[in-house]
Amino acid sequence: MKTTGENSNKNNPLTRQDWIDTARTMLIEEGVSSLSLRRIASRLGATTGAFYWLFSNLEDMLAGLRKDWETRNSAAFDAIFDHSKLDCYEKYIGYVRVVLKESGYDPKYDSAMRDWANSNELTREVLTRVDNKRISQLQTMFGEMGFNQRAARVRALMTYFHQSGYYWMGVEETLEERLANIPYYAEILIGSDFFSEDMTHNDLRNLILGEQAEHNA
Amino acid sequence: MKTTGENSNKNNPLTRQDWIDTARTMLIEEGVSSLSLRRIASRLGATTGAFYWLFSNLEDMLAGLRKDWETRNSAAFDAIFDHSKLDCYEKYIGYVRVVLKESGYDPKYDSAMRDWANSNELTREVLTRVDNKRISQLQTMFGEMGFNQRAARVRALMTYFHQSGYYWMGVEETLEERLANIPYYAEILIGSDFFSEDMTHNDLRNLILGEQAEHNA
DNA sequence: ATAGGAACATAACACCCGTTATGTTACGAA
DNA sequence: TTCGTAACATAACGGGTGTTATGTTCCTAT
Repeated sequence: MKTTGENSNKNNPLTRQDWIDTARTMLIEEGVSSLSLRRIASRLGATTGAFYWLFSNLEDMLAGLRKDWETRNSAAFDAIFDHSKLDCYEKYIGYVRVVLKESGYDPKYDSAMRDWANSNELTREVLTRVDNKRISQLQTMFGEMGFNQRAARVRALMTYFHQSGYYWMGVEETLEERLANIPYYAEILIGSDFFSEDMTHNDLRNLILGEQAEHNA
Repeated sequence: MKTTGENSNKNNPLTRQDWIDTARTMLIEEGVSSLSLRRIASRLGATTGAFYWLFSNLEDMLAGLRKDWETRNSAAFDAIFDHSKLDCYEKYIGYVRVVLKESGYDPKYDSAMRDWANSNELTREVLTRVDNKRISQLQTMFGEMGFNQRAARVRALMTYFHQSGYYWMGVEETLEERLANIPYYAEILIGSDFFSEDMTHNDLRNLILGEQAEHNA
């Protein structure tokens, strides 16, 4: 029997977050079936023995991964809807910006969690809670636009399901295609006069993708 | 060693469809992780040896299961969009009827396939083909309503993503709630004058859930 | 210098998986 | 009655899984 323990770096030992970060990367890149202890350890260059020094069991780490998603992939939406003084129309623009730019929000992380939720009850609970929160945020926004409660909820559901379904179904559209569709979505959800008719494609592009007013609250 | 072979019913032997039916039931009820040969055999009261008499391997049966879904869960939509002489507005009513009544169409079967597609490339191909077909059917319908191509496609995407997302997310709404929302969805997708304002809830209920005009073409 | 513990590595356990080799039954044909 | 074969059942193989018992190294405190 030849045991070495050669990877024991006493100066910077592995942390729980190291494992969670690796698990997140593998979940996003290779799907829920990659969430195996041996495979994560292999990618980290560690062993299962090292794992059980930091975690009581696999579920212990998976709970950390769920919490990582809940905070990490909600921050961009919370910044717009909860921690800003934007009016309802600025919120809508901000929402489109986050979804299209995918900055501070990883739709693939969302999709992977949805996949995972189908085979794990605890993940499903977290996902449902986050989904309901985001839908509520959108419903409040549409309410501030003047829609009654039922109309605002219907619009919030359509907006959220559409965004999620987009990635979840893997619709193949170019960024330009998606930009060109934006006024059509706005016409359906808000009204025909949200984007003025003489707005050029470049104006729209700057409004959504431009760097101005990243956080103007 | 005690071997019996007691379940060999010579008069009505197991068929490939028996296995596929059981696999479908388990996929819908227990998720994609239940698609294991031993577990399906156990539920069927058979053994893995019996399985390999009918199938060359597990993938052989899973291919049959994918085809089962593609035909079974598309029939209701095809009857409305491809094999009828309904006008575009009757098609919309028919679509809402199918989605709400869940007759001849099992949304849970859809959701299970979507789950499965995340871990199986062949399933993903079938799913993408069916999704694109259904979206195309809806886009044609909105086109017949007078919307231009881009507007029709955006409406088709929103309609389809919303329907799918509904079951996929497990939104909890009563049937009465969903009925009450119908005019609001129609207002968004078609126009404010689709359902007349003096239409009662019971009129709407009869229109969607009534037995008249199940196939009036 | 030495003891002790932190931070691992190694190997084995029991369990599940798809697949296959082989054994067994029951029925129809001769 | 015998025999062949359809229609299974049984058991084993190799590989993957989470978990654990045990071995090993290196740093720090005394």
